Amino acid sequence: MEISFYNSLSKKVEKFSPVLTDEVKMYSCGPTVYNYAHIGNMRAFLFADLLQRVLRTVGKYEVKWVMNITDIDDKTIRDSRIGSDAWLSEMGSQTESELDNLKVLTEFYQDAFLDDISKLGINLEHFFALPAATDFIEEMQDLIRKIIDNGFAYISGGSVYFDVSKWRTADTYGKLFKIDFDNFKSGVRIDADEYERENVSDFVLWKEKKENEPFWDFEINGLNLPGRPGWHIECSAMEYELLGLPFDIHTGGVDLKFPHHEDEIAQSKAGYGCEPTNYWLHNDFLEVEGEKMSKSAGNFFTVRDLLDKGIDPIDIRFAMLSAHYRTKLNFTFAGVDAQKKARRRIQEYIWQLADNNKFGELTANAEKLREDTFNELANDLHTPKALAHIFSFINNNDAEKLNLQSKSELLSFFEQLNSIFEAFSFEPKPDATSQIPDSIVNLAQERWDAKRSKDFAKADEIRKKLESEGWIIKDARDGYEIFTKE
RNA sequence: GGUGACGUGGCCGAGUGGCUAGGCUGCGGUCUGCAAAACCGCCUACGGAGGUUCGACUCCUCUCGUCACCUCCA
Repeated sequence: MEISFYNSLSKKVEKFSPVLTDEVKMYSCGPTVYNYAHIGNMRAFLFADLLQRVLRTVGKYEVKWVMNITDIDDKTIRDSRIGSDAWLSEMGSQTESELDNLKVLTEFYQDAFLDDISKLGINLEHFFALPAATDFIEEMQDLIRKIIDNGFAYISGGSVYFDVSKWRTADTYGKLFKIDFDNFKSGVRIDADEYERENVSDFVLWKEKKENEPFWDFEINGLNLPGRPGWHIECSAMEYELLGLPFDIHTGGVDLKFPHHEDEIAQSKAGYGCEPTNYWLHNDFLEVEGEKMSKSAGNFFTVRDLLDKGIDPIDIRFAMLSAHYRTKLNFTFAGVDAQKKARRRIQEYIWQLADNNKFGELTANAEKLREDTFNELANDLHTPKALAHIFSFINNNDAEKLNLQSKSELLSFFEQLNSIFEAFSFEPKPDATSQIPDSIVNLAQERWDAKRSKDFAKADEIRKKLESEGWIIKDARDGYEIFTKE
C-alpha cells in the first residue's frame, strides 16, 4: 500500500518513496539519559514506534530503525559530577574518574529507559541499533575534521565551531525552520561570551575540556584539543556510520527542528557532502491537563509515576495513539480512563470473535475493514480515523451474530492491526476466579444459590459481606463475575 | 520582537464548501428482585466580527485568545 507523510522539509504531505525498494532506513532522536523519561518524551518514541510499525505492516517494508542514546551533554555531566545530588545510592559509589561516573549514571538511566519503553509496547527487537554517543567519539572527530577541511568550521579557544555565515554562502541554513538572522532575540546571545564564537548563530562541534569533566583527546591539524562533542554532531556521525546517507526518515519532537535538526543538516552536508535524510517527521508536544508539562506546574510525570498510580502502561500507549501525532495531545487522567474503556471495547470484541461457541449467520467484510483502516494509517499515520473505522465496525457488526468464517477473518485482521497498535491480547479471556481465594468463591456461589431460590435478603447480605472484604459481585445474564474492589 | 501552530458539542478528538467522524461522560429505554454489565436510543458543535458564495464549520480579511520555538526541553 502506498504511504504518505507530512515532510517538515516541504511542509506538505508527500508520497513516501524509500531509497531502496524494500527497506526503509530510519533514525529517531532518542533520549538524553540523565533521568527517568517522562511521558512527553514517550510521545516522541511512541510516535516513532507507530511509524516503523506502519511501515512494516502496511507498507510491507523491512525497517532498519536506529535510535541514539545521548550519554554525553551538560546534564549527564552535571548529574554525574562528584558529590552530585542527582547521584542515586543504587548507582553504587562514585570513583575518581569522571568518565566512569558518567558511564555509570548514563547506563543506569539507559536501562531504565529501555525498561520503560518496553512496558509501553515498544519491541526492542525492532531496533537495528541503539547507539550511545560516547561509542562514536572517533567517528564524530572524523566528521569534524572533514568540516574543517571543507572550510566550514574554525578552531577557537580549544573548541571547534561551525561557521554558519560561511555555510550560508554555500547552502541554505534554515531548511526546517525559517530563520530571521536580523531578528535573533537578544536573549539568545546569553551564551555568546562563554565561548569565543565569531558569530552568535555559530554552534559548537567540539567543546573544550573544562575542569573536572570527562574528555577525549582530539588530534587535529597538529593540535590536541581535549574536550567532548557538541550536541548535534553525534546524530550526524551515527547516521552516517550506521545507516549511510541519505537514509529515508528522521523523526523527533518539534522542538528539535531548531536548532538541533537544522544544525544536523548543515554539518552533515558540510562534512559528508550529503544531506542526512529525505523525510523529516516531527511530532507535536504532549500537554498535561492543558498545560505544558513542567515541574513547577506540578504536572510533570515520568512513566514510573503513572505506573505507581496504577495506570496500565498499555493504556498510556493507547491514549497517545488516540490523537494524531502532529497535533498537541492533551494528556489527562480522565482521558486515559476514557481510552482505557475504549480499548476494552475493542478487546471484548476480539474475545467475542475468538469464541467459537457463539456465532450466527451474518457475514462481514474483513477485507473492507482492513482497507479502510490501513488507508488511514497510510495517510500520514492517521490513527484517530483508523480507530473510528474500527469502532463503527464494531457497533454495526455484532460478533455473536457473525458466521465462523467471518469471525475468523476478522480475528486475523485484528491480529494484524495489533502488530501496529500493540494494545490487545489474543490470549483467551482471563479467568478471573482462578485468582480468587476459595472462601470467596464459595461465598459467591452461596449467594448465587440464594438468589436462584429467591432468597434475596440472604443474597444481598452475602454480597454486602463480600464487598466489605473487598470483592464485588456482578451478575451477568446467566451467571456472575467476581471483581476486586478498586 | 521574529517564526510557526492552534481555537470544534460536558470532556477528548477527526474532518469537509452542501451529504454534517469516533471515543468517554450524561440522559432515556430494554433487561434485571436490586445493582452492575450488555444492548438500543437521545444530546448536532465548530472563538468573535465582517466578506466571498445559491450555500461556510470548511475560502478571504480583520479581531480576540491559547500555545510552541527562537535558550543542549520530545
